[in-house]
Amino acid sequence: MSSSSRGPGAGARRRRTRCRRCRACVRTECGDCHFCRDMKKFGGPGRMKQSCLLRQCTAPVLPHTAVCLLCGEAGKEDTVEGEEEKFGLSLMECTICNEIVHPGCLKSLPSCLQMGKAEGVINAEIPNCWECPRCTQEGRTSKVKGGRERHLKKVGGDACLLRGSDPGGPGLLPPRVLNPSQAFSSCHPGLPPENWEKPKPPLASAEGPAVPSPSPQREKLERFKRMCQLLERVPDTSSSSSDSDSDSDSSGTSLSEDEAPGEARNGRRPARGSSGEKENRGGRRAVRPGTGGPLLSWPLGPAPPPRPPQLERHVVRPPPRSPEPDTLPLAAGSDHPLPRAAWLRVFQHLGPRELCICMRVCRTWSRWCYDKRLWPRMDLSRRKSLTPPMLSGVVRRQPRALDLSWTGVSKKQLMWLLNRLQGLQELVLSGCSWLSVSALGSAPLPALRLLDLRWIEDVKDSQLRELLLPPPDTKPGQTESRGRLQGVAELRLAGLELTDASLRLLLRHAPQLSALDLSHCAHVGDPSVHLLTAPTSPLRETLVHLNLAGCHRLTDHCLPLFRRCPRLRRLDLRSCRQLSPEACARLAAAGPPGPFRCPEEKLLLKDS
DNA sequence: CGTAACGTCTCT
DNA sequence: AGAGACGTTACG
Repeated sequence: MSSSSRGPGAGARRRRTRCRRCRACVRTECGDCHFCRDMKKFGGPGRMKQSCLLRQCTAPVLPHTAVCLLCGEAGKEDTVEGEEEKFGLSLMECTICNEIVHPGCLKSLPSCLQMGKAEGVINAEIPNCWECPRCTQEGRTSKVKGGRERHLKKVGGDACLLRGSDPGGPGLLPPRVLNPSQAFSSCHPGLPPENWEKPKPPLASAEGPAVPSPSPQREKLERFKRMCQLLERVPDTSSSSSDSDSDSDSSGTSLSEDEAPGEARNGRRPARGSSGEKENRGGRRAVRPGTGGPLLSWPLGPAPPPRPPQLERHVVRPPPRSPEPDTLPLAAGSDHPLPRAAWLRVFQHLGPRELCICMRVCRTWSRWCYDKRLWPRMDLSRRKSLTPPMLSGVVRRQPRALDLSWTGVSKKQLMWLLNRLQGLQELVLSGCSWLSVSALGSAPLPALRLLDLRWIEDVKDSQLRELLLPPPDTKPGQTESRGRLQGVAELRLAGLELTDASLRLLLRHAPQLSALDLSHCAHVGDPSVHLLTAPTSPLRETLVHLNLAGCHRLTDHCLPLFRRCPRLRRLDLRSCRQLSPEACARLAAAGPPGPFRCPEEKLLLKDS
C-alpha cells in the first residue's frame, strides 16, 4: 500500500510535481551535489532518486490530474476573468487534511455543511495551497502550544512556510489586508517566485488528538530540514554564530553597516510599534471560506511562531522589485515631501560607506538603499575572510561587478554567490586559489562580460580548459552547449602558466574577446601571436586591447603580425626583453591601415 | 514504457 | 535525528 495514501480525509494524497518554470526547474543539474553524484548519469548508483539540490522546485504544483473532491473536476481558473472568480475555480490543497477542492465548491455546499465563519488560510508561497476552512474551523491549525513551539523550534519548517516574502522579513510591516485579487495572485503566482530562497515545503502543524496523522507534514519538514542543511550551509558557515543571519557584519566593514534599526530579521529586535509584529508574519493570507471572497484582514487563528533563526541563516532576498513605499513616512504621521526617486538621486552621489550609514537612519532608507542601481560595483578585495553576512549583503544588492580578488573566498562561497548573482557582468578573482575559482566550472554565468583570473596559482591549460569547455552533461540541442565564457569580452589571465593549447581553446570558446591580458605568461611567444592573429582566429577581428607585457619569449618577428588586427588600439609590450627598440619603433610608426592610427592609441613599449 | 523524483520507510 | 533506500507517482 502506498505510504502516501494515509493522509486523512481525502484518501489518497496527491504528490506534488515540478512547476517546470521556476529558476530551479529550468536550470541544469549541477552534477556535483550529493544527489547528483548518486545519479547514474553522473556515475552514481542511482539509489537515492532525488533531484539535484540546485534544482529543487520553489513552487511545486499539483499534478495536472488533480481534481476537486467535491465536483470531480480539474482547476478551471482559466475559464473566468476576475481574480475572485479564478480563486473560486482553482484547486486548493489543504496542508492538514490534504483534501483538494475548488473553494467555490465549498461555498455551494448546503449551509448545514458549511463551516460557518471559518476561514481558509492561504499559503502564499506554494501554489494552490491552504489550510482549508474546515480544518481552520475545527482548530486543527492551533495545536497544543507547547508542542508546536517545541517542534518548530527544532525543525523550523512551519515558520519558513508561513513567512511572507517581504524582504525585510516577517513581522516588520504593518498587517496587510488582502483582497481577493491578492489572495488569488498570492497562491497562483503567474510566474515562479522571484525570491531566491530555498524551496519551502508545504507544511503543517503538529498534530493534536483531534488531528489526523502528522506524518506527511512531518516528513515534509524533515525533508526540508535536510535540504536546508545541504543547501543553505553553502557559504562556509560552520563557524558562524547562531545569529549570523543579520546583514550586520561584525568585522566592521562597509557591509557591516547596512542594517537599519528595526530591520533586524527573525523578530529579534522589535519592529516599529509592536502591534503589527505578530500579525504580519508570512504568507498567511486570510479569505472567507467558500466565497473566495470578501477579504478579511488578519488575524485568523493563532499567529505563526517565531521563525527559527538557524534555518534562515542564509536565506537572502534580493531587493524588492518596486521597493517599498514611494514616500518617507515621518514621525508626525505625514510623508516627507521628497519621493523615493528624488532620494535615490541623492543616494547615487554617495559611496558605499556613506550609503551604509544612510541605511541605519530609518527602515525606509534602508530598503531604498538596497536598490541595485546604487551598487553597480562591490569591492571585497583583500578581505581574508568573507563572512556569511557579507555574502548575503552582496546578494541583496545584486551588483553588476564584483571584486573578490586576493580574498580567501571558498569554492562553496563562490558557488553560492554565483548562483544568486545571475546578472553579474564583471567578476574579479585575481589572486584567489584555483580550488575556489574552480567553482566557475559549474556556475551559471549568463551575463558575464569580464573575468579576471590573474595570478591564480596552479592554473595551467587543464584548469582553463575546465572553465572554457561546455559542461560535460550538456545534451545536444541544449542552450548550454556553448562554453560558459562564450560571451565574455574581457579576459585577464596574467601570470598563469598557459601554453598555446589554452590559446586555441580561447579562440574557440571565447571568440568575442575585445580585451585580453596575457601579460607575464611565461609560455606565450611568437607562435602564440601567430595563433591570435591568424586568419582563422576570431580574435583577430575583435581584439582592441592586448596585454603581452612581460612575455619574455616574444621576439621582433611577431611584431608585424599585430598589423593584422584592424581594431587593435592598445598593445602593451613592456618588459618584453627580446624586443628591439628599432622593431618596436617601426611598428609604432606604422600608419593606417595598421593598428595605431593616432598618438593616443597606445603602443606601450619597453618600460617607460 | 522509461525517466525523474516525491514522500515515506528503514537503518544507524 | 539524520541519512539513505526505495516504492510509487507523475508525465512524456
